Amino acid sequence: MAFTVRQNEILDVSLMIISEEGVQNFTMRQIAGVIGISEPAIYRHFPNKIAILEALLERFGQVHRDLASHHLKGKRLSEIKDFLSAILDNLAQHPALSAIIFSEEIFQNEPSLRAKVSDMMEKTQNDINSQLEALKINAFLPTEHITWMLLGSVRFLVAKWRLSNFDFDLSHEGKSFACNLLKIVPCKTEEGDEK
Amino acid sequence: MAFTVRQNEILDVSLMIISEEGVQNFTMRQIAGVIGISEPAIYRHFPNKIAILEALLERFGQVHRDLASHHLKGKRLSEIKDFLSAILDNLAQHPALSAIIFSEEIFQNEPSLRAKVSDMMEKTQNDINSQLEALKINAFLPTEHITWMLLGSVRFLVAKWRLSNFDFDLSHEGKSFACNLLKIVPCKTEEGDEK
Amino acid sequence: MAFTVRQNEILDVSLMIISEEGVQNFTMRQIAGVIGISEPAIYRHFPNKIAILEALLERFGQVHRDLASHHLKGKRLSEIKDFLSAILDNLAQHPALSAIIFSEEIFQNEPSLRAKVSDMMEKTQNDINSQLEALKINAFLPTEHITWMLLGSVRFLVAKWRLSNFDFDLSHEGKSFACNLLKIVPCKTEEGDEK
Amino acid sequence: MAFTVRQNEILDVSLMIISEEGVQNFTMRQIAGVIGISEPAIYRHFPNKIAILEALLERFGQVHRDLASHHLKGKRLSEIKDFLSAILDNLAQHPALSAIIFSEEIFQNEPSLRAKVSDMMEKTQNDINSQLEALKINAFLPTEHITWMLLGSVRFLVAKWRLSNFDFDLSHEGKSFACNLLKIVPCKTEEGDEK
DNA sequence: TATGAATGAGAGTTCATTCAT
DNA sequence: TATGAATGAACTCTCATTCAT
Repeated sequence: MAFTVRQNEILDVSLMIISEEGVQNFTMRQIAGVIGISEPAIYRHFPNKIAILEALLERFGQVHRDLASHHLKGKRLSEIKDFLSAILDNLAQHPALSAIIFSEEIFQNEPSLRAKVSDMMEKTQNDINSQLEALKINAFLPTEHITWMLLGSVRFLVAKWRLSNFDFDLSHEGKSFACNLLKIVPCKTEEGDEK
Repeated sequence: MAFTVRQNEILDVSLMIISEEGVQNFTMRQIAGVIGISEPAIYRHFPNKIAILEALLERFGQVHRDLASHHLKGKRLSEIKDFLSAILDNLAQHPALSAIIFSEEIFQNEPSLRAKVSDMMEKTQNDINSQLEALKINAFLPTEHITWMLLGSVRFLVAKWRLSNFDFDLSHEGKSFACNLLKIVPCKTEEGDEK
Repeated sequence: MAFTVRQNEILDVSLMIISEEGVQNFTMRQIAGVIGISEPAIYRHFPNKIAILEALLERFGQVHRDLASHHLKGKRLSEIKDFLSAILDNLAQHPALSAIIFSEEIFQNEPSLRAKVSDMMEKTQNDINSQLEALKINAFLPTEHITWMLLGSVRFLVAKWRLSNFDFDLSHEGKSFACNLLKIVPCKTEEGDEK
Repeated sequence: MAFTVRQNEILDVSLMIISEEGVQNFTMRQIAGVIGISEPAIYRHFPNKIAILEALLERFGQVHRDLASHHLKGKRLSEIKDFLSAILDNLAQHPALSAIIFSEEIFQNEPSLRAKVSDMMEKTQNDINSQLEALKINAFLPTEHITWMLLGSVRFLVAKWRLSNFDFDLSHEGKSFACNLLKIVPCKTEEGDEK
């Protein structure tokens, strides 16, 4: 939970490697080389390679949970927009993190990682879903469909950003996109939202 | 373009392996083992491993192109719904294919593959975008945002399906989802669509 | 002994490959590729790879024998000079052959090839040695030493030529070199030579 | 430059293998087998196979440079004889080294190795050439021709020795040969030499 | 005479991990 | 806390050769 300085260093470097070279090139040798220690030294800080990935997901999940609890108060539709914008802001500041947001596919084959990833994804869906339910805005389609639409859209934007080698302003583009997405969310009544 | 029987067999097996064990475990040894030939035998049919992945993308891209040209005639909004449904139907029938739809991230580090994947993604976006433009439906947000929303949503559904071990009916769920998505697409006038 | 058209074609191509890419890259695949036939087809003309190399040495040895019997009549010292010049002329016209002149080292580990190579080398030495003996010119050093000096010098020149990527005129340079070499051959009396 | 104990062990074994089995059979497996370690272990000491060959040439080149600087003082013709004798003595004591002296041909296709070999060869030629020039002995033929003759002769003797399976006394035979070679070097005046 | 398909053996190399120090 | 040395397993890929057609 609380990582040591060296552990955080290892996690940072790992993230960078995954982001820049892909999971396929994320090796103990790479980590050791970038940090400037020997490979066995890493095993003093993490029991094995999977533990590093787990910790990476753990740390990333914490950020997500913090953003959710900070933005989603359940009072306004616009809070979702702010939440999504905040997520994109965070990614824009730490592009390496965007390698993780697609971790479902990447880590799919390691059961322990897969569980962690599933939990994170579920959690975020539930957060947004609850907010939408609380606002009673789902007029003629299941609330979940709106949630999927919102999260899927954001993820798609991030995917495009990565494929483009981060060459557009994710934060700016994301804000406009999130805003427009929320506009097309069908509302029974908008009394919950700012008018 | 036109693959031999053995080539198609190799591609099918490759797809299955990637789908079930992930790209990380997609090895020549696996392919050979499943087919029941020796590893070197594979090299009679494909010059190397990357060529297999390229062929896989090629074959997948062809299906996508066919679906697009079959459904997107540019006359109705509902054609997009049918196109998305068709894509999901196809995936439901060949679950292994869903491993490929996320290949942007997976193959990101092999330049030749990356290019192929980018092209495919771009192509699909353009197809949908053109259709939307033709229908002049973008009222108060860029057409692209709608395109991203549609594709992102569908991809998200597929991601969920994969994470759930394919344990819901993607075809059925997808039809309902696509239908609802199209309903919230903001239209200036709907004369182009069925009334 | 008498090679078919296809066999000679295979030998020519083999020589070219060895010369241009080295023995390490001299493979059945290469031969087949250059000629434009399949690999198994080669086995219709030679029982195996070593047989090709043996034939190569055989063909090369024949040329040497012919040059020797044509030039070395045993009457004059200058005949040796002409013989050496002729060898270098032949190499200058068929640079690929120069890959073979060093075959002692290259083929050393295949006993059957090694024997063939030893024989060839011995034969040439004997030819020159006999000629020198016949002329009774070895004043104060063993005739063999002169022979070694002559052959070693010529081989060294060829080695230099190969290392320089054939960028000097071996024929011209060789003639001058051979001429100078013969001048320093110590002669008791020179009555056997042109005066 | 300064090799570890293990590195030197690997180099010694490599030399032995090349000498006994030829470069074609010089494999990582062979090295590992002879030393009694695993193949991957070798990679802790050399980054790859080529690096081993480079180190081999490096070590060999150093010996040559040392011999040259020790013997060639530029004062006497006999110093060249002593230099050549010393080279042959060294080879006689380490027969495996003789595999390297012909490496021009063997390593010709690996550019980095080829460069190293060319340099070595050039260096030795220059050393002898300078010495000859200093002694002003080239009466009626280019100094280079004498140099080529000397080096070519020595190389030829070594080649013969190898082909004969080292079954004559290279050191003894070489001394006599070198002595005779120097005798036939044409001198304008011999004041520079021992009288 | 030629080929397509296949293979056993083996190449160089990388990986996560262990262990004595 | 760190390292140097090592390893078993696995990787992609190449080789000469065989065999049914």
